[in-house]
Amino acid sequence: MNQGTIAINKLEGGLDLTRTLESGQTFLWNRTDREFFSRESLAKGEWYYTATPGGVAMVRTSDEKLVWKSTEGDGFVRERLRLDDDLTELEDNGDTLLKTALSEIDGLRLVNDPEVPCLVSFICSSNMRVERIHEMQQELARELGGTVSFGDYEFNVYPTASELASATEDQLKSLKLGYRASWVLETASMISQNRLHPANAKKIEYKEAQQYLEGFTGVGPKVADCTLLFSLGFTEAIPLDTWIQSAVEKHYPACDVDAGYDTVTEFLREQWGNNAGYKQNYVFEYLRTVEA
DNA sequence: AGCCAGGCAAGTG
DNA sequence: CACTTGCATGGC
Repeated sequence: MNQGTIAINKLEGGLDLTRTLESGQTFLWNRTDREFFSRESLAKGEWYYTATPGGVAMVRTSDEKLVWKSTEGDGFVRERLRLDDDLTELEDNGDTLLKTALSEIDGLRLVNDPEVPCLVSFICSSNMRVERIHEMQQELARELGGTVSFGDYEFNVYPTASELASATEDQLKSLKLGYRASWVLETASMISQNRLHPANAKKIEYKEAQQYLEGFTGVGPKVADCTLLFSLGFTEAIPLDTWIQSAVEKHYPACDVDAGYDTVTEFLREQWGNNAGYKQNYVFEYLRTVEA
C-alpha cells in the first residue's frame, strides 16, 4: 500500500472533496461512514474510497491536506481527482448563470473515472435518479466484481467488462437494472470481445469521439458526453440532461430548448467558452444544491 | 393514482 | 431526417 499527503493550498483553486465526489458526476466512489449523497462531512477517521480494476484509492481531508492511500502511486490519485487542473482559469465570459455558479462553488473538480466503469454506470443512468444510479453500481460490484483487502477494509471491486458480459440478463434484472440490463450486457460483450473500446475515443476529435461512443448499445449523445467529460478528458463535452435543459429554459430565452441535443449543446459551448463542459459541472452542482 | 428520474432504441411519417 | 412511443423501477 502506498500513502501520502498533498497540500490543498498548493492546488490551484483548492479542493472540495464532498462536492467533487457527491455531485453526481461519478458513481464509482463510496464512503466508509454512511450512504452516499448525504453531502455531510466525513466523520473523523473515515474515508472516501474507490475500487475498480485499475486500482484502489482512499482519500480524506485533514488540516488543509489531502490524505491518500492507494494500491497505485500518488499520480493515480492526482489523475482520478484531476488535482493538476487550475480552477482559477475557469472564466465566466460575462454569463450571469455561470458567473453565479462559479462564485458560489469552490474547489469542485472534474473526476477522471476509468473508461469502462464510467461508460457502464452512465448507461445505467437512463431515466434514473442520481442516488439510485449509485446504488446500482454498488450492487454490480457486490454481485459481479471481486473483492480486495485494503488496510482494515475489504472492498467490492467494480466488475470488468468480461465479468459483466458473463452475467445473465435475469441476474442484472434482479439488481434492479430494469430495461438497462440488456444494454449493459451488450456493451460489456462488445468491449470484452474487442469489438469497440471506449478508450479508443481518446485519440480522436470531440464530435467523432461522441459518435464512436454512440456505437455502444444504450449510449446516445448524453451518455456519450458524460463518458467524454468524466473519463476521457474532453472538457468541451456538455451532457445535456433534464437539469441543464430546465436551466436553458429559465436562463437562456434566446435558445430554443426543443431545437435538439446538438443545437442546444452547441449554443452552450459558445455561451460558456473554453472548457464549457468543466463549467457545465459547476452549473449542474449549483442548480442541484444552491438554486434548487 | 400519476408523474418524474443525469435517455435511448425502435417504430412511424 | 424529425418526431413519437415504450420502457423497469422506486420515490414522492
